[in-house]
Amino acid sequence: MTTLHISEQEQVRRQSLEEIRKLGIDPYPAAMYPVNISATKILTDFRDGEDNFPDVCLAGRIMSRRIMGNASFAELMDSSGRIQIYVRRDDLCPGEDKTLYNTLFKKLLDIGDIIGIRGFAFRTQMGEITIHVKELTLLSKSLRPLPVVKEKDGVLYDAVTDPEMRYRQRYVDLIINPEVRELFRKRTQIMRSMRELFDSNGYLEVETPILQAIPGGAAARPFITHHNALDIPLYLRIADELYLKKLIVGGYDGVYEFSKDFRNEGMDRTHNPEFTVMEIYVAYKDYNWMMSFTEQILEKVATDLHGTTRVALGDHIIDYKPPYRRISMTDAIKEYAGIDITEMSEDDLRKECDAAGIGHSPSMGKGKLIDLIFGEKCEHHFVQPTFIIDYPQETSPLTKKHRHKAGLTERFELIVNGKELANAYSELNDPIDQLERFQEQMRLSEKGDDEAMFIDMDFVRALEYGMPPTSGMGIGMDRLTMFMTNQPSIQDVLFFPQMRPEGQKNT
RNA sequence: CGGUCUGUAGCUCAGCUGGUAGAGCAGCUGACUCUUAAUCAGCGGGUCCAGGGUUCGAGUCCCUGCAGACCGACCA
Repeated sequence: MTTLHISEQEQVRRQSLEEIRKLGIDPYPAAMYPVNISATKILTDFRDGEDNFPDVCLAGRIMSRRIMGNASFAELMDSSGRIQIYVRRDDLCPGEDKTLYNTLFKKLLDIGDIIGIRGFAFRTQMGEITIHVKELTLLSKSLRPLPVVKEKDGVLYDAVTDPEMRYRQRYVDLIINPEVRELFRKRTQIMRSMRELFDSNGYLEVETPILQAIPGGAAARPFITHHNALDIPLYLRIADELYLKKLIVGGYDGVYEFSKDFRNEGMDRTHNPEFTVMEIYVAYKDYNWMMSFTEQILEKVATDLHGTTRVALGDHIIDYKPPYRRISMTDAIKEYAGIDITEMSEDDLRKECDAAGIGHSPSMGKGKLIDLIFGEKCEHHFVQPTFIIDYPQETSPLTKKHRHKAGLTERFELIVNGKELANAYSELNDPIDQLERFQEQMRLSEKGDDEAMFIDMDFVRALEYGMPPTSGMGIGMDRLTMFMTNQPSIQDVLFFPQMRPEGQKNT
């Protein structure tokens, strides 16, 4: 027997497949099927007492069957939703030969099969809008049993909630959990809203290299790969920033990119090794303008998605209606950590960290220590959208020095629900200053900071030709999607989150 | 990396202080031409995650491993 890898139910389906072929029916026909309407369209537009939808043709997956002898009900699910169908033997098979109903429909079809139907809409005695089937076509035979989720009065029975199954076999998750399909529509809608805004401002959507010889633009550990023909190591990008600014040098007023970035670091509820970022750079602007623009983006995204700026997130309602609070990092630390860092030396900051029980290492400079205190003591207090502005120079090597405040840079991060959502600056465009900042990063690297930035001499060369004053901003799209759709983990907003490879168990 | 929990039929889950497995759904056979968690009668289905150990005997106890979830650490 072939029971080794194939369950009883799978064997039955394979037998059915053969019998379908013996009946002269192709279980995987090539011809297109002339669908002319969706399930949801019928359900919303059906009017009682009118002869509407007298001839509809739709296709989808059989999700349940209720066979009663010579007439049956089933549920058909297309991409829009589910609709009940009514299959009566003598209507499906008007002649003597009842094979199509008795054998094909009742015996050889299963939950999960994809069929096409032609018929008319009516309302049953129980009050449900239903398609009375006159013609039925098998479009694709399913060989694996689908988890059957039942529902009554809004209560789900046997719902599949096992995250491993849902992430590894996302296709099954999408089939049986319609809200998951809806969630990913929202993800796409969020990106569409942003594109609309950027395009209406005349900014250009561009693509820049994923394989980079120097992984620049951020502080992170990269993935490394190798190019055979060139025989050189290449890195998967950790950010788009330097390439996009080179395009501003090239003369575009505004460029943006939705990009996959890759960081070879930990994985958890909020981090996936590959993730999506939107970065935008606009010439002749500064970070003050970018704050207003960021407000505009989020207001539009929330409104397009929910019809309001108020969005539920966990126990909170986040209101994306501008303006958002703006507070300097120094003031934030003063207010929430009770520490005045303005006159402090590196040693003073270390003592404050010790006093507050914050772990730190000798390789950390002043800026990193300040960042640490903020992250530990302040960040989580900012639930409603808040701009934290004016970061230490040391941790912002691509940012213009603050026009008034010594030692600080014109940078902001947008904090929502205690987490960073966006990061932006007035871009450093002084090539000599930029080179010095890169060299400072080198010194940090030698001190043991393994995520200090590499020097990108081509970027310095580009700046030497002259880059207009520019402001740039990046938004973590996965995190934004989590915030806008009230999802607690990044795996839920990625179709295929990174998982450990499966063993040999399921093939 | 550390702590807690989990892994049993296609799916959701029971299985007590050790005695070689059970329910619902799904499947199969039959009945039923407006059902809707359809119903009724009957039937089959298991590498109890893997490997080792204790024991006369392990789904159950012990060890190791694998996979997952949650919490922490690290990490933006």
